[in-house]
Amino acid sequence: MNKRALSEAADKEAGLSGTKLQIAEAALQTLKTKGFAGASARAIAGEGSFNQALIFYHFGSVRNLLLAVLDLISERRMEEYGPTFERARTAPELADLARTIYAEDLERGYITVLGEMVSAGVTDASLGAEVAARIEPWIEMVQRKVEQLLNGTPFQALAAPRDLAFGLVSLYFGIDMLSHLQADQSRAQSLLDLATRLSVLVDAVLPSLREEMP
Amino acid sequence: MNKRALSEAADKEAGLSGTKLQIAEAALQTLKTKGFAGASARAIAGEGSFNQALIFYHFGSVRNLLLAVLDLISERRMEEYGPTFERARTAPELADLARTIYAEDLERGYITVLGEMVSAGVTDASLGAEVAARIEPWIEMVQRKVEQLLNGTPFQALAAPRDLAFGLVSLYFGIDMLSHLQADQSRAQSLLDLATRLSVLVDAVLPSLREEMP
DNA sequence: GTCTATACTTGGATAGAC
DNA sequence: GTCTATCCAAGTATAGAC
Repeated sequence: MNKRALSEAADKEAGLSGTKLQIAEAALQTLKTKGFAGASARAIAGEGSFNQALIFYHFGSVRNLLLAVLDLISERRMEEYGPTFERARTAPELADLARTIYAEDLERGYITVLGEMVSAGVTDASLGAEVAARIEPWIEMVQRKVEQLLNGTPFQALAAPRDLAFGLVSLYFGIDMLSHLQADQSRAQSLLDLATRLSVLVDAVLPSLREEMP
Repeated sequence: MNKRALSEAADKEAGLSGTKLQIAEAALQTLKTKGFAGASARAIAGEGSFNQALIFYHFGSVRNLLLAVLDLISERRMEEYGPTFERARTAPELADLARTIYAEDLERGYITVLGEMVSAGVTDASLGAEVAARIEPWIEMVQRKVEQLLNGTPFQALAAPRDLAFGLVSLYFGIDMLSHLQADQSRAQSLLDLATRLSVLVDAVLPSLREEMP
């Protein structure tokens, strides 16, 4: 493998490289600053200073491009958060991680884009299914962690991990959405603080519950 | 007051009557069946079999009309759920009520419309503020109930009622949104079942916690 | 692969007759 | 207040030159 091939491989994200990646980055940026409603082919092309027609040449449609952006940030998030998440074992660690993830999502605009695409999926049914499929891996990831955490506790019988995971992801998007609407991030921060306090409680209680089991 | 005036008063909802109400109903229906993205002036006029121009004569813009619809269902929900909600005193009563409300919201399409408008508010910043203002009363209503419920328990110090209320409403919308995306209501039902089971637990624990307080 | 030019569509909104 | 006709803007998408 020569030098060029190496650098190309390094640049590949979600199967995108070169112009396609450049277009996707411009779309991501537009989604961040102008929202889904403002992410037209013209706006995206303006943002990236390339020709509008390129979008259709490379992605077929604006819709496909925006879904590709969703794949792109999904991959980036999975790479960045996945390993740490899998490693976390206690409730306080997870609460802490939630705070980090929320902060990074916010800073990089990932959460904006995720929220925009999920919202757009609600208002447009045909998009909805595509977006849902891309959210699914995240629910499953949370589910695995919930299973691990509740394993051997009485909560195992009380709540199906899949339901809890769905609820937690729903909560994440719900908070993002309402914070976004009210243009106020302070409420989300308060809730993350609350999660930290609760996680300490959970951490103190869970082990004793595990011991009580046969 | 004559008979006509009485019937007019009875028909007034959110300040709408006659043609305006008719237009709003058509808009509501369109929002339910075609989503926000499909709720164009032409689509709404087609749904209600009236002239497109009437929308602009009576509401000034499609946007205003859709916000009027949000006011309309907000008022209807407040009338239908408000009294029962205010009366509820225990966690199981509230869990039960949540189930009823979710089911009714679903059946009447209120939840669809709410979700559509909130989602639209996310993708369109200028709409967002208006939608946020219309969600606010619901958060406050939940907040008052949370205050009442936690009054005299150690949780009072742990979590601000306002935060909890914001979290609960976020959860409601988040669940609605993801259920909507996946076109699967079963997960929402499971979570309502879980809420019922948890409420029994809370109900058993809260009184003893209250007694422990000085 | 990229650019220019343009066809086509949809939707918001208004003017003016009735 | 309601209808017809129409304007205008914005957006998707394509054809064809380079």
